[in-house]
Amino acid sequence: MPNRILLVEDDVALGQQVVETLSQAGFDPHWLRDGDSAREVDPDGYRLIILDLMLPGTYGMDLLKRYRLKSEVPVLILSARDDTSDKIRGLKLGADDYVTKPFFPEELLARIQACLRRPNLVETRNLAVGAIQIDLERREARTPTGALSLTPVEFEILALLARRKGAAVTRDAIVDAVLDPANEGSRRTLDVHISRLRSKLGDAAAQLETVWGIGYRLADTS
Amino acid sequence: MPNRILLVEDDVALGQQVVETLSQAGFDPHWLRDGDSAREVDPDGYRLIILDLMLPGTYGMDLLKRYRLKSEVPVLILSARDDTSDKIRGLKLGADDYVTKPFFPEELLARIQACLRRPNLVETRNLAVGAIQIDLERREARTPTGALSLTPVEFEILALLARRKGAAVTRDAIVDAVLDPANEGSRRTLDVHISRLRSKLGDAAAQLETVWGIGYRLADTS
DNA sequence: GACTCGCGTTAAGAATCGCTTAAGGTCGGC
DNA sequence: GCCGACCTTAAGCGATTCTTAACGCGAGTC
Repeated sequence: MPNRILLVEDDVALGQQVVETLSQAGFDPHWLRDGDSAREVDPDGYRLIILDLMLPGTYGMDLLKRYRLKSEVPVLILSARDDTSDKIRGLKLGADDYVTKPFFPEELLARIQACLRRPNLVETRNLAVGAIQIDLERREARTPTGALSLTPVEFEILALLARRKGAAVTRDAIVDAVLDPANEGSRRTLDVHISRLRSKLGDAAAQLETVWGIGYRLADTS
Repeated sequence: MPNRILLVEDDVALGQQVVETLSQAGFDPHWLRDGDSAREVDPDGYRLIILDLMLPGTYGMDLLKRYRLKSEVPVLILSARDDTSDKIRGLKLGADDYVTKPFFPEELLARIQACLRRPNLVETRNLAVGAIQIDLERREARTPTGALSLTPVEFEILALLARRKGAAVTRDAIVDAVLDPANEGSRRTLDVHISRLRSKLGDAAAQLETVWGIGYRLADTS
């Protein structure tokens, strides 16, 4: 759906206002009021995400980090006027722009347009790394041998590594993005998922390299 | 480590004011009034750099990029109040914070303290020193011969030396940065790591020079 | 030149890390 | 309530890496 925009905002008045602004401008806003439901969302389902950093708790930053690990969708953050430290952390975590509250609707729309004009928004639906192909929309991964029947977690891990093609991804980063971060206890679970993922990958398993002491990397050599 | 702070600011009145503020706070400010002299400076000689983006020409961004390539010293940028595009570009180029003009001295000091307290968040992705190339994202080091299979500690040592390309780095500094600081016992462990690193570097081992009585240096002879 | 001190190298043990397998445990569908 | 798919936990094992210790060399000092 081309013009879907996700809005994560707990303030009801502000949320309504933004939703209205977006609708009038021809967008299709989806409004979530709390961080928990926003957590479960697949960011790739939207063209842009508007995120209020001032959610209860540390949800804002957490969500931003999460979205960035999983996807390349542009994220625009809302923050209080004087909270520069949050702006900075936000931008460094990969937000594409920020708007300080309060703001005029026109300003928000202008920023949105600017974000959407960015060049690299093409084709995040499909990822190809070496002999591995991933269709995010169909949630399907393939090798030359055929389609793989992956579990949800396995698919997420593979997709995460594929998005960062060639980069070494920390075990912690994978755990944070894919598994339940609250479960601080055993990080050994990831081992098991990786192991099973490898066995399902067959010949392509060689691409899933271990970076000793760090994490894993999906090599781009076919 | 002394409290030297570099200030790059062409406005005389503002510069004087900042110098005074810094001095009173116990810092040792060095004030340069133009971009050309700031170009020649070794950023690693300072604990922090304050950079006015509004220098004549595009000097501001240029200097920022330059410093970032050479060093990891935190950079704090000064900018006009409403120039958000510059802020964003600056932050993405690796600045650690920004302060909008005009500002109160207390605000500047607070930001400085925050910068000094916070571990550096941004890193350049690639380092090249002579025949040695380091890809921090892939966590991989290469020589013309091919990729090196380094252990985590070896990689960290090499990356550390590469970031300070050409500079002699103290043994203590390396040990503190790379090895377990709690392990007060034997600093001889570093010898072993260096030794193995050299053997893995092959021909490029000549670049890893010993600075007798001090530490090591990664020479930039290419 | 003899001495001290810092450094290079090697080998072996200790510690850490990751892979695998097997056995619960949870959840939703039927 | 049962079954199956899936995630988690636990433990054993192998592999890799870090540290320690010992010996030898070379640089600086007297």
